Amino acid sequence: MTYIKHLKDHVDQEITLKGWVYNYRSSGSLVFVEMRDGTGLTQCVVAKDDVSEEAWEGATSLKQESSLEVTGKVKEDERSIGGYEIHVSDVKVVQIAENYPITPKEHGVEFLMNNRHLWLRSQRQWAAMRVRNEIIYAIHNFFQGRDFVQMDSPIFTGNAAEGSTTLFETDYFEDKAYLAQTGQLYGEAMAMAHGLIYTFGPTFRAEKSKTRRHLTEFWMIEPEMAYYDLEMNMDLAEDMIKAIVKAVLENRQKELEILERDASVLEKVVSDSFERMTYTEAVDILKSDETAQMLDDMAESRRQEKMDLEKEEEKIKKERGSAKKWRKAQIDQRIKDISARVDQIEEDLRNIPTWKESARNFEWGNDFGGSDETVLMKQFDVPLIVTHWPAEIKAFYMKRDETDKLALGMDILAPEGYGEIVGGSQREDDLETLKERIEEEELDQEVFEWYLDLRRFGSVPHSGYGLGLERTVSWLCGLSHVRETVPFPRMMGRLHP
RNA sequence: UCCUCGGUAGCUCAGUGGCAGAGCAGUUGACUGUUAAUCAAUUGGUCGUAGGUUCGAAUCCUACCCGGGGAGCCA
Repeated sequence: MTYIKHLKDHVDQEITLKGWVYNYRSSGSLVFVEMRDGTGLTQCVVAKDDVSEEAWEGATSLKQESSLEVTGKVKEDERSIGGYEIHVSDVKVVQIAENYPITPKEHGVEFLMNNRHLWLRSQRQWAAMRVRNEIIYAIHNFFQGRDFVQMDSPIFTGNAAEGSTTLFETDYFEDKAYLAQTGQLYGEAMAMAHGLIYTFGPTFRAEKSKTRRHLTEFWMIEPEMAYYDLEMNMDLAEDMIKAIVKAVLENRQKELEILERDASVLEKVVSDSFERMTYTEAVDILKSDETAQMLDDMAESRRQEKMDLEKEEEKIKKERGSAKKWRKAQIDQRIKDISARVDQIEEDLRNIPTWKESARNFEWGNDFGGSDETVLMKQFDVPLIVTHWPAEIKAFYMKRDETDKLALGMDILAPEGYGEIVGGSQREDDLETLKERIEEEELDQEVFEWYLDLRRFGSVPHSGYGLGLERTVSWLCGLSHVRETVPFPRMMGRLHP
């Protein structure tokens, strides 16, 4: 058995492929089978005269997603997808598929999500999963190469640690258990044993968020490093992100092409230094005249784009009347795209004044809202690291600076509107200070006793962060929604399949 | 929880008070280079659900259900 990925090594040889029908065309005594085998796509050409009667019968009975074995000679051919095609000498049908619901036409999100188990076979989904795999591999490579030990934090936890987010509650032998929203506190314990560790696993949030950036179950990578301060923490995170992007650019070129991802914006992420600024500096940018001007310019260019699109729509609508069938279909598709874009522009135009207001009147001490993040990131094309946050809006375990007002936290915002992909900090390592924080936050000290022990027995400065895997995949693939970055996404209102 | 848009054939949609429609998919047939093949014929309907208004409702009104996008919260 040969895989499609390796066809280039078998030109003019007879090989056997095993896979599925991706698309099917027939033309009298010729049958064209676009075949996929999990490693790629290729076209198989079956000519009636070249095969047995039985094989011909099999070939003509094929339908989309039928499973089959094909034997034939590999030929280079420009006309064929992938540059090679198979001149078939034998076809063995494994199973003739029933009518496959996902046709080569467009479909709505709800339908595709209901058929997620089948949608995974489609090109774009296939490519996204390959990129996800590459990212996972690159992360392990990066940390293992630096002598980090991968360790696992528990998924069942006995208490709702930070208190802020809503957690999933489960019955644990008549006791309450919560699904972990982070493994960080456990990560700190493990770092005190091994120095450098990282966790890689699922986390859960029961927030009723219905946006393109949220899942109820998502994968998080959380390194935790003994004797690391905030600066070292940032350097590590930047190096890690660069290593991930570099690996994807080097090894998943074809997948990025399928996803129509502009690689040049990713190349900049590898070559250029990330932006770094304090929360206070970021607030100054938000409130600046330049930002207000930028938003005005943005509104103006949106209005211009809308006018251009409307002109185009008018023009092709006139053409449609006398157009041939395929052109008509093309026009209909374009009209759909235009109206979707116009809807988006209209929403932007409604939002921009609010964004402007929110940025201009931003008060030091508040957390950034979604629009503030967007406005901020419009000005950068590499990730931005924001540090030194008002302590009140950050978690109790973050160490504070000399002023006691600022938390030594760092958030990394991805460019192109993909939002926060990393959140981290230097941790509070002083026992008494940490006890005070727990009291201030009105948390139950008893459940944190084990955590406080880490400060009683050889406390050291240490830092760590969490990277959201799905948001990273979404960003690198240029996807508009995290639901396409994991095989079976779990989100509000979606538990099946 | 709130704001906003939507639910019509297997799929994507048109239809805004007067006979339930198109393209694709399916089925049957034609075609030796197709690329979402093409061409001809053809099957397919609980118009989200329940009430109401009307001579007449997919269309108007009310409530509810489901989904998309967003806010809050976050990775």
